[in-house]
This record gives sequence, structure tokens and C-alpha cells, in this order.
Amino acid sequence: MTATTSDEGAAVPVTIRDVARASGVHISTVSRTFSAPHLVNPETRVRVLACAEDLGYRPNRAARALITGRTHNIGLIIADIANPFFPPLIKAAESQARHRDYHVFVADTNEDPTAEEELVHALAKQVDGVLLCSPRMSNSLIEQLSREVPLVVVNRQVTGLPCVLMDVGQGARSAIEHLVGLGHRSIALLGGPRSSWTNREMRRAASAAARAGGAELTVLGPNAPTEVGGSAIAEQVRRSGVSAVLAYNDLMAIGLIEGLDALGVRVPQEVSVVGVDDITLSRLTRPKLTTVATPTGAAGRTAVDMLLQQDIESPRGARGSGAGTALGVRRTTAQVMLQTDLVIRDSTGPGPYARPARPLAAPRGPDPHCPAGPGTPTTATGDAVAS
Amino acid sequence: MTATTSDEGAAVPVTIRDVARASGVHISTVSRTFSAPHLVNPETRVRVLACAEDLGYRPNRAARALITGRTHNIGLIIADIANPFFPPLIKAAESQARHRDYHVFVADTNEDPTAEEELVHALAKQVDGVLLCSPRMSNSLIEQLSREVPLVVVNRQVTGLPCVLMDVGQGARSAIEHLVGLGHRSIALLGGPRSSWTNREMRRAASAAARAGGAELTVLGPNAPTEVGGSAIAEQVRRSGVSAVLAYNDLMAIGLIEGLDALGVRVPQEVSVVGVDDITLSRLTRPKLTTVATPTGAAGRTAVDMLLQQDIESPRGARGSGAGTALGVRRTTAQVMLQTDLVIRDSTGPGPYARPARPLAAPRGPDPHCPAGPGTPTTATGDAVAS
DNA sequence: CGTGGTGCTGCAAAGGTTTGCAATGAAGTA
DNA sequence: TACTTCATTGCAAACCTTTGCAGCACCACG
Repeated sequence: MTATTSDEGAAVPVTIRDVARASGVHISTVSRTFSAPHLVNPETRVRVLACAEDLGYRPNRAARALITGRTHNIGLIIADIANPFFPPLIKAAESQARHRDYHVFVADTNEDPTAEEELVHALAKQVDGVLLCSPRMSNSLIEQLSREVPLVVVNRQVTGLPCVLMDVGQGARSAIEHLVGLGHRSIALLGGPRSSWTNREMRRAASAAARAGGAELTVLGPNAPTEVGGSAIAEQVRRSGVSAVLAYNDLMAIGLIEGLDALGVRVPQEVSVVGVDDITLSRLTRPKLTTVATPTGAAGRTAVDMLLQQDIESPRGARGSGAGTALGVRRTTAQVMLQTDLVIRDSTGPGPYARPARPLAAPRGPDPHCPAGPGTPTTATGDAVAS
Repeated sequence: MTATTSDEGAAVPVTIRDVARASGVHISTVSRTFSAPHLVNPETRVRVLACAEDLGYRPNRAARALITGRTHNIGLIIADIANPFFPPLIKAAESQARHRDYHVFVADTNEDPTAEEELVHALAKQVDGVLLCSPRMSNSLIEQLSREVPLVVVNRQVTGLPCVLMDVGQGARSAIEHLVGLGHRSIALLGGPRSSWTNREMRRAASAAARAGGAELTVLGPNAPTEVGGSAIAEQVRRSGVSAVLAYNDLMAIGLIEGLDALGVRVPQEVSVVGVDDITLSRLTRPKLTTVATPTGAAGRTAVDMLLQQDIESPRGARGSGAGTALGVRRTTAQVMLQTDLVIRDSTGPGPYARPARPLAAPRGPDPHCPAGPGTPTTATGDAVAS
């Protein structure tokens, strides 16, 4: 029974009916053997299982989904897989989903809002829910799509929808305070895509922090959130005369450093640079990048949890063929904010107003040197998700 | 008709039946309106389309697949999304599939053979075929799985299955010749995973090239194909006394450079390093990496083409409920080999036996400086795929 | 011996779509 | 006028599975 798999090169798909015939029971019994084993006689069960194993039977998930309304699949829509920010999130989501007996299908949109919409439609009937990561489409469109399939949004705040956010505001504040503490008084913020929620949050928080620290903040952008976007603006950064830069993400920061290097501007001696995301790459460039670590893994896990939570209550395509369920009630509006952390490496150094006595160090925050546990939710995850 | 989408927040799925009722025709007519428009009266057609648009009808792909046997989805199984080698491949495959009206679902296996197998099973009934990229499972298992769902293998040679390969053999040869030309006579090859086809090919070709060039080749490994794998072996590289290294991939090469740097060994002054893949990262590290560019985009496109080619001939789950189709005949055994190119940057320099007169340059090959068109198939793609 | 309960199994409908076949009607041809 | 052809549409089976309901046999209890 264990490895009796007969090697009959069966390209012909074997169905539940074949198993039923082979084991001399009705198809419903076979079905129950898999989906409700406690309802079938142990003897019958082993016989059916043996036959199934022997024939190489595998339940057709699509057919099952047609009637149960649950596919046990999750869709994961990503703006750009090539951005190293996402893989950790994807992996975390996949692992979390696997534990819950779900599979994850990833789709890349190439930063194209149209592709995003189309993909949601394509996925709608083949998954139980969709995780929308850093979406580029409008809030209203997202809301509209959320009526077609359960949605959880990551890195974007959409009222009425479950969202997983990272506290980039706090991150930007820490970064600015770090720079101010190093003696920088003229700082540039390299903006990302215009439609990015993260972008707005960073700008808001950075402005406030700069004001509080007596520094001047120049906003440059919007820019493409890539190395190219960063290197392209190097010249402008130099002309602006700032002594420090906070970039929208690590990719831009790295590109900027490249660009400045090409212009003969040295980092961190002449200009300090801070990124956001703490992608693995940021540890490998020279100088190693000072950056705001975002809890991408935790975000992936949390998003999956929220989606499944939301799903469980509403088995779509329920048997009762009527508008019996009150509409709009099942919305889970929980929004989770995850904590970020400043990681200080080699791309930041003393600025023009540095106090010479004090050695360079983090200006505030407990133990800023890459603390072990980023990702602890600020607004209690438990509460929010449970609601 | 264009934007009459009534905003009735319909969470209740609208089916073909609703459209039929609304437009006063039979469901089969509605079905034909979408899947065979030429069979329905133009007037009826516009009426049905209008109703469908109005109700926000979207065909249920799962249900359609149940009867047609074709989902218009492609599965893409990747060993490790976090490896920057893959995103370009994924994007190319997606774009190619989109042109053919197919969607791509990506799944990451975390380099785990078991996960690979499970994913193929999970995907089997939900996609029309699967692209297996750099698989870690055994050839026999792959063959077995290929009876369950059409498969195309990338970066691995499996007899009897369609494969897309990159000519890393040629790449390794070019790299070794480059190093020999620079005056290196003692070279190390940093091996990758043991089960990797690429690994074997490189080793074979590198040995031959070294012998031909009068150099000695030391093989170190196997190693994990990551930065960590590279940096971990730095000490051993130094002890081995070689003046040049060819690494299994760029990630390892970059890790090695890091590791050597930590040991105080300078690249390329003391040791030259060559990678493979030409990931974007290789342009951003310092020194910029000399590497063998692999045509990942072309590989993704070709793989999709081959899969679809193979698919078209065999509409799985055909109507005729018998073993009518001759089994084993439809196998497309085409194997495509894509060309690679050496890209010379800053991580390689003159070795102990360099002839001082000659300035450092590429030893052979036409115009080795990043020619525009890597990815042209060696064995004519057209023929192979068409077979 | 009758009644009720329990454990197991079969029956058939349902889910949303496609598609071969037949029916209809109209137009064209002899 | 009668016959063929064609375009359009309806009918119903089929795809593979799940699940409420009913039937059956068996046991225990009164």
C-alpha cells in the first residue's frame, strides 16, 4: 500500500469514479473518505484509500472548489518581484499559508495598475482571497474589487479594508533624528512613486522630525523606486548642497550612492545616505547602508492571517441560494501597524555641525544596533486581527 | 454600455444564468457569445454583452476549465525567489504568457525538493502546464510528475522532456580563457549545489579549458548558491593559494569578495573573481563583477513557448471518454540551448604570469564588452520548438 | 416483539460552464 | 412548389466533486 504505485503511465486523469468502481463503493463514499473520514467505516476507508493510492488518484481541486466555494489558494499580487523588498514577504506568506493548508500563487504586475486589476479578476474565482502588496491603483478601484474577492492590502491604507502597514513614519523620524544627531542640518528626502502611501507617510514624518530638530528638509521627487531612480537624481542632490539624504527605499539609496560616486562625491564623508527596507543587498554594498528595517516577514504572515480570518466567516458561494447574508456586515476593518527599526551601518557619518567631542552614535532609541526583534506590532496584532 | 456598471455592491456572484435571464436567451447562447461569438447573431450578441456588462458578469474560469480541460494558467515553480537570478525570468515568462492570453502563477519552493513535488501536485489541475526552474528533485521524479501535467524544465537536462538550457559550459570556458589570458595559472572553481546540472556542466567545461590553457583547476565545494556560501569559503580560497576564482553564480562571487575583503585579501589585485548570471547586483558592488551573462529573459520566453506549443496539441480531459489518444506520442522532446556571454568588469585583473606589454583585455571572442544581444539560441530555437 | 437510535452507505441534486445535436425559420435553388 | 442549405438558437449531457436526505441493517432497551 505504501509504494505500490503501479507504473502505468496514466496520462488519463483518474477520477473519484474510478476509485469508486475499483473499491466497489459509491462515489459519495469515496468523497467522504477524503473530506469526512469519520463518517465512513474504517474497513471501507482503508480499502478505498488503498485503491486511490493504487490508481494514483488526486482530488480535482477545481471541481471541489466549484461546489464548496473554497479553493484553498491565496493570490499574492506584487508590484515588482525584482525589488528585493518583496521576496522575504512572499516567503513568509507562503510558509504561513502552508501551515494553514493553503497554497500561494504569486503574480507580478510590473508596477502597472491595469495589470493589477486584470490579475485580481483572473484570480478572483481561483483563490479564496487576494493579498495586494503596494498596489498602484486607486483606492476606489481597490474598494470596488474587494467586493469581488476578499482582499487584504499591504503597504497602503484603504478605509473599510483590512490593511497591514509598516510604521515608516516612525522609521523616517528615527532616520532624521539620527542624521540631526550626527550634525546634519540640511537634509534631502528622495521621494518615491506619487501614489505610494509609504511615500506620503515618510514625507509627513520626516518634515515634522526635521522641523523639531532644527534642520531644513528638501523634498526631491517623485522618483522611480529603483537604483536607476536613485542614480538619476545624484546630480540634483549634489547641486542642492545638502549633507544628508533619506531615500524612499534601499534600491534608490544604493543607486544614489553609485551616482554620487560617479560624480566624485564620497559617501559618507561628504554626504550621508539612509535607505529604507534593509534588503539583504544593503549589507553587501560598500559602504554598507544605514537603513530603516521594515518587518517584511511579519507583514506577510500577518496579511495571510487576516485574510484567512476574514475568509473563514464567509464561505463564498454558500449553498443557500439567496441574498440571505446581510451584506456589508462581514467586513473586517482591522488595520495592523508594524514597527520599524533604524539599522546604522557605514553610509552615515558626521555632518557639518557635528560636536567633535562626542563619538558618532545613535542619537536615541534603545539599542539601535539591529535589535533582534523587529516586527512586533505596535497596535496589538492580537486585538486587531481578532476583531 | 461603456460605464453603466451599476454600483449594486453585489457580493453575490453573477452567473451565466443571470445574464441569460436578463437578456432573454438560453444560457448556451450567452456561453457562445463569449467563447464562439461568430456563432451568434450580432444583434443578440450586443444585447447579451450589454446585459453581461451591466450585471458585471465574469466567466468562472474554474468551471470553464472543468469542462474544457484548459485553465489558461501556467504554473512557474522556482527554487528561490530571493535569488535575483529569477525575477527577470519570471517577468519574461509572464509577459510572454500574457501575449498568449495566459496567466502565470509563481510558487517558491525554498530549495526544498519535497515542496517542489507537492506544488506540482497542487498546481496540476489548476494550470495547463508547469515550468520547473532549476529543480532540486531527482530526474526520475520529474519524469513521473510529467505524466500528471505537461512540464518544461529550465536549467536541467531531463531526457524525454522539453528543456531550456543555458550554455554555461561555453560561459565557463570563456571565463577560464579570460583568466588564463590575464596571466592566471592557478584557478579555483567554486561549485554550487550537487544536484545542479549547471554545476556539472561548468565543472566539465572549466576543467577542459584550464587543461587547454595550461592552468591548474581546483574544485572547491559543493556550496550553497548564496552570498553566505561564498563568504564561508573565503578562508579556504586564500589557503589554496589560487590567483583567480570562477564561482557558481554571482551571489557566491559577491559573498566571496566580501569574505576575502574581511580577510584582507584584495580583489582583483590579489585574487580575480568571476561570477555567473550577471544579476543587476553585479553592477552595483565594488568592485563591479566580471561575470558570465545568462539569457534569463530569453529562457523564460522560450520555456513558455515550448509549453504552450506542447499544450495545444493535447487538450487534456478531452471529450471522448476513452484512451483514444495514443499515449507517449505527444512528447515534445525539444531541447533548446541558449547562448551565454562573458561580461568583463572590475573584479578580474592581471595574474602572476601576465605579459606586461599587453594591456588587460579580453583574450578571445568578438567584442566581449557586453554585446547587445545575448540570448540568441545556439541550436536554432525555431526548429527545435517547432518539432 | 416493537421502538428508537446509531452507524454506514447510496441516491441525486447542485455548482457554472461548454458543446454535440436537433429544431426552427428563412433564404436560395431547381 | 418542393427541396436543400444556412444561420441561429435551444436542449441536455457532461466535467468532478460535495452534501442533505433517505434507506438499511443492526443493536439495545423496554
